[in-house]
Amino acid sequence: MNRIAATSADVARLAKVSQSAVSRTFSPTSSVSDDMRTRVLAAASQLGYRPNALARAMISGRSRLIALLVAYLDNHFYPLVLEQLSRALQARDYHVLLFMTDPGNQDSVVQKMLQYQVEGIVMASATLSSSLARECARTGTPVVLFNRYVPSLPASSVTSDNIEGGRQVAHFLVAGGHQRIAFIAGQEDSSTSHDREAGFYKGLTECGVTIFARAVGGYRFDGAGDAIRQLFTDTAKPDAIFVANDHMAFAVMDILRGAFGLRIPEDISIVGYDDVPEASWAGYALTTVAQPAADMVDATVSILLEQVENRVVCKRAAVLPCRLVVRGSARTG
Amino acid sequence: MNRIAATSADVARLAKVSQSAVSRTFSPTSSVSDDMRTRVLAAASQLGYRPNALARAMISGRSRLIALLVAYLDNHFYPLVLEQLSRALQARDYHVLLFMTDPGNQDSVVQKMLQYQVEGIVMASATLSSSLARECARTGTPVVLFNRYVPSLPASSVTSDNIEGGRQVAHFLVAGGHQRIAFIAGQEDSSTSHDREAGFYKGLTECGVTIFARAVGGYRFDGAGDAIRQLFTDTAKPDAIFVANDHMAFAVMDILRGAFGLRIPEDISIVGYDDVPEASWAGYALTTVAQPAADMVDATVSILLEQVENRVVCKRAAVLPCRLVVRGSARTG
DNA sequence: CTGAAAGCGCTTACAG
DNA sequence: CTGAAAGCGCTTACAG
Repeated sequence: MNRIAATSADVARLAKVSQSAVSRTFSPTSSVSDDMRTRVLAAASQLGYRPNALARAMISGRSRLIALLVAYLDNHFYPLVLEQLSRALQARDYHVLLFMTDPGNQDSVVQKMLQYQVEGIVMASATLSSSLARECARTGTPVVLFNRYVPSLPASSVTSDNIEGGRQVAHFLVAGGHQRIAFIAGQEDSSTSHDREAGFYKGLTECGVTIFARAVGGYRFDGAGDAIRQLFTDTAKPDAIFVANDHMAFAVMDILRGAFGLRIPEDISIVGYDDVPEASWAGYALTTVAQPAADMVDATVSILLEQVENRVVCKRAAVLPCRLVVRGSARTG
Repeated sequence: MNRIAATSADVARLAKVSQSAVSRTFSPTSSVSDDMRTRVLAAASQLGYRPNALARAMISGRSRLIALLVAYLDNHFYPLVLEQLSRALQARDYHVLLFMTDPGNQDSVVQKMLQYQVEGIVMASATLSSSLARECARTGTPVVLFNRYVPSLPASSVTSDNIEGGRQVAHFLVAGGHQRIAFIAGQEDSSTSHDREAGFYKGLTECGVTIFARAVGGYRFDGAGDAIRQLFTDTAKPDAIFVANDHMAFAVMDILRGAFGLRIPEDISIVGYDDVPEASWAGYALTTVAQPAADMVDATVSILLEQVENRVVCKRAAVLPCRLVVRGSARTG
């Protein structure tokens, strides 16, 4: 057994054919005679030959690499999306180059992606600067923002209908007889939090109700704790809270029950957004707006690969319907 | 703005230097004069030049790509590991090629990795066949098994001390006055489940106690449900259960409280393994054995990169200490 | 169908 | 320090 990998030239030598013939045998778009194919395959398997994907990428200009940029994985919505996205891409013979980002190193990370000649970029919980977006556009690399959008940027996006989702929560809470309805926002600069809030207010207005209080949790566990404490310093307390995502809602429920000794939903109702697996756990039974993760993944893959394969980058936006899932964390009337 | 990326030859032409000089300017190991560097950098930035990592990998034989193979991401231990591992690798200028695997497609996935010339492989929740292990050894690609090991295979491994962890749970449960102690296993063919169980029995034996019952949950949520129902068909019920990981323990707690109307820990004690973030949620307050995830990631990175960088593959095994975290899901006496 | 040859964008001895 | 040249392992016109 030789330690060094066999090349197409090695196979050609053994099979007594040209190197081109070996290459053609392993290329779906080229054709070779049966006799040739048989000899090449025999030699290849004898040597344990495996085409070098990097060389193939160099010469063909197609790396079949897709970059996936993620900022954090502690919100369980993202690991699931990551898994589904990876599987979908793999199924189409693309491969995922994974990058974790911090607010600070976004630029260098995108440079790295581009150095590796990725054919497309999916950004999940990260933000895209306008200079980076322009850089990607310049190199003809399509990018799709997953679960967020930025109107001013040349990047496609896939989201659920956050405005409608927020609106439904408002109607649901008002129908449940709540009087003092509060909102805990996610990251103020994210379109998801913004849209959920806007839709929520819209729904409230439709019902002739005004928001009772508002705080910011930044989509973080700790931030949600701060937000809830802030909401409870006043003498008048909310009797319902719409929390901008499930991840924060769990923290809110723990604090409400623990530190404040409140019962959910008897004393206060909680509604989240996302419908991550934990939302259905008995300890939480969170009423929440379900994002259609699988459909969002499908849309992401098709928008991205359509542009990759036709070599045209254009801006597309998919907005998928969401659905209120009623469990036990909010009173229904 | 040209759509096509600039090459080192383009930069050389503009800067009126040789292509070699451009290459040297972007190579940390080569040296160029200050004057040269200045001119090259000016031309490069003017053209938006970015070295092609694929070409660099081809010629240097170093892709700086590490493959990460994962089977599932719904056990929250893995997303966190994935995040930390990616960050650690990125910090050392390596990049992660992510592969999701099914029990069935393991072989083709490893072939893909090798085609992309990865310099090392980390397998997280996946199993390694002996033929694949041999294939990797043959190509000189180091592989480290994360959170599992296979004695017969030429692959390094990083685990926590599962035997000692299981042993501590036994002593803890016996000290808590439990009489009928059961165990719910994970995947029967995994070393982690096997070791946790072996250590558990060892500890029980040290206390002069024998196991009361045993069932298999396969590390899956549904499997845990089946296991718990199986454990409760007999008239004699367990008063304590050691569940092979937290992920299953949550399902067990939900069913015990919901379907069986039991109080935890008053009626029955539950202990898990991993200490994922949800274990500390108030709704569960799971007593569990904490795996040192950060240390395991560090060990994985150093074992892997040492072999990558010295181009010698050898089998190493790191076993890191674990620690029982006592919360509220088990009686203490 | 087949082979010889060019070329993808780099790094790295080899001379100067 | 610098440049000309070879070469990494492939794909793909171009002739036959």
